[in-house]
Amino acid sequence: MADFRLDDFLPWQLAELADRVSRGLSGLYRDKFRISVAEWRVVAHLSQAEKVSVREIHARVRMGKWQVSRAAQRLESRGYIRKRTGRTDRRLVELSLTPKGRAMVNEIIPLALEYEKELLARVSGKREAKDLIRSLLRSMEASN
Amino acid sequence: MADFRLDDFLPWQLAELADRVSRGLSGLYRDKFRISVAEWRVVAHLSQAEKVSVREIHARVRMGKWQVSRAAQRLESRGYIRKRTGRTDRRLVELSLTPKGRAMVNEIIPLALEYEKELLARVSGKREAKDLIRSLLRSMEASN
DNA sequence: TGCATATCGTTGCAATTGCAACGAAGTCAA
DNA sequence: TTGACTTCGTTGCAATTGCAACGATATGCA
Repeated sequence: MADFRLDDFLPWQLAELADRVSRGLSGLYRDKFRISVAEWRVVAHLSQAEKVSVREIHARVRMGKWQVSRAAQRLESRGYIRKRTGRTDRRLVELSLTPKGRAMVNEIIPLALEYEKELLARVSGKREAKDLIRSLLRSMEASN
Repeated sequence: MADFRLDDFLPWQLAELADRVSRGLSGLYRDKFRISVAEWRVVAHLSQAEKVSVREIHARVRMGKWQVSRAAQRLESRGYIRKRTGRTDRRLVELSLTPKGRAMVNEIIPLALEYEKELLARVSGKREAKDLIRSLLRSMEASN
């Protein structure tokens, strides 16, 4: 009995690690741009494609629809993104970066990539590390 | 520009993985015992030692003091733990499992260990996996 | 065409969370 | 012993979050 150490338990370690990494990363853009993690994820995803619907971000980034919606509201009010009703399907809301938003993303992304690089530099076998995480993540896909 | 895929970005992958693992794990005890993740962490830590103060859990498990405090309240009201004022230092609150709480922990822990085992079975190199996570976690310790 | 059903995004509301402030208790030095 | 300072745990309150329901739009079948 009681041969259980929480701090040696993988689920706890993962939660703790993810939390610290997330906080560390958000420190890179929080002060300067005053955006939250949810907002960062939205603009980061927007950097990949021109026009993206709320629905697509919800599906891809696994954020709640309402979370995307509210993040988009704040981002629009700050002038980082633009919201427009879809042309073919008028239920959709197309999100796209404004020049200001594009500038912000272009500033944050190098910092984010550098952060990831430093993170991986702390462990031996960087490629194995990313592969491992990806592998674990994939194996959890079913449990949606 | 825009050569950035959020779903290939390690911090996001970690956050996503941790979230899924946490949800999967909590499914093991949520329905049966109606306890939250925070409450599970408290009783799990209590399983290691007889009497533990709120302060110690706060420091070890990295939960906010108030979070521990509220979790302890709920756990006590359900009869899983007992709260008593410290003898030498009367500011401290000593938490300890009741027999009912002990029984619950003894039921959950094997399930939790099995869950961890299945998780690791999904990747090659189980030991390397745990070592990698631990290594990353340790390297983040400074950024408290 | 018309009606039932599904989907998209938003919002109201309740539950949860985090912070800061608080009272209680302890420590230390004058 | 007293008084300033620290630490512990709790709580009030505001911000955030998640869910469910909603209006608007689209789709599919009779």
